[in-house]
Amino acid sequence: MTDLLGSLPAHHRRLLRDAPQGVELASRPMLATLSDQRDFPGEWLFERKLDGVRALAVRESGRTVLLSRTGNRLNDTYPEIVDALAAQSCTDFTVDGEIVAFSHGRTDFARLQQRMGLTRPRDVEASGVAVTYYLFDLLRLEGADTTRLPLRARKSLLRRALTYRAPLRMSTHRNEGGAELLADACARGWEGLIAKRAKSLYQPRRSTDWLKLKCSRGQEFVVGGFTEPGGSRTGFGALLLGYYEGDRLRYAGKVGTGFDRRTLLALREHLDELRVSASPFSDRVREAGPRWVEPTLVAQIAFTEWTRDGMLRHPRYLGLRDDKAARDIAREQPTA
DNA sequence: TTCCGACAGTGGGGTCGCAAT
DNA sequence: ATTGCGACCCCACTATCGGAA
Repeated sequence: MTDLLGSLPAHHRRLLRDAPQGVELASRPMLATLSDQRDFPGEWLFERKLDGVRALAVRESGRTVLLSRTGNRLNDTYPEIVDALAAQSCTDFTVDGEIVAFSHGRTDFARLQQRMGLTRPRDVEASGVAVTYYLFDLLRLEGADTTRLPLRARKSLLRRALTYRAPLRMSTHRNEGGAELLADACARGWEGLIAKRAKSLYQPRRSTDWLKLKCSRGQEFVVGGFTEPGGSRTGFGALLLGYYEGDRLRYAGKVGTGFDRRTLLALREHLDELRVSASPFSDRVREAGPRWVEPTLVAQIAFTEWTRDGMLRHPRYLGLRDDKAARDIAREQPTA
């Protein structure tokens, strides 16, 4: 086998350290920071943001372990990925990537979820959900800790260290494009992009060297109720949201984040003035102890997508709008 | 001094597995 | 058969604190 580390230029070889034994090195993956930045001075790489499950894979001393973001062992859930890594001619590495499921050519988190909790071989097989492990980083190779190498050097080693055949793929990237790439990604219906500083080191924590650029959707919703706060929370727990479909107020889920303490208290006062006894929604709202209000408030909500059941995924509150009549709030169709 | 990163806490949708109804 | 709950995944956001800059 070719000596990949030996092929490194001297100034990169000096950055290598002996890797510790065991999986300690892989205890935590590097995480990206959500950002609105659209201008990228200096050297950046842009990768597709994949909507799946983060996983680190460690192969050493004849064993291969697949680990979730929180350190849970995923070997029994994705055995074909473990097998593919265990069959590589390179026998000593730690890699980072994302496990995804496709449907109709797009990554589909809901589909992956049908397999996520399964650990019994017959259940895994019966699920019929095929997965792909997209690799995008290298933490360790042939006994050396590679995390201090710049990103481009790590990616270069990663490409040459493994053979990429289903279910393994190497995540591709572009070297420039920034805002235009993001616009293109959103037009394709992707979740967004990850921008990475080309010379950054691998740090096992959330870092601004990796930026999460999201294709966010948003629209106004009618507030039809709320839930009581729990724990140390003040004001209320979440707002119950809806939109009009003809004369019916359809339920679209709850939003419980995006408020500071002052907003929670002020909104609660407002909501109490609008209290009514019956639900304004035409759908059944499965919610313990819901409070109903006259559906007149309109809130601006950002979210990532509609779920199969017509609920908002990853909703967050942006503010109230008084320039729109509640009765005019309908579900906006995504523009193709 | 200000700023940044880490942590805890609150909230969301969804899936699975299991226990209670 | 249905329901509720916790454990996981994905996540956004606020508040706080201690150390770095």
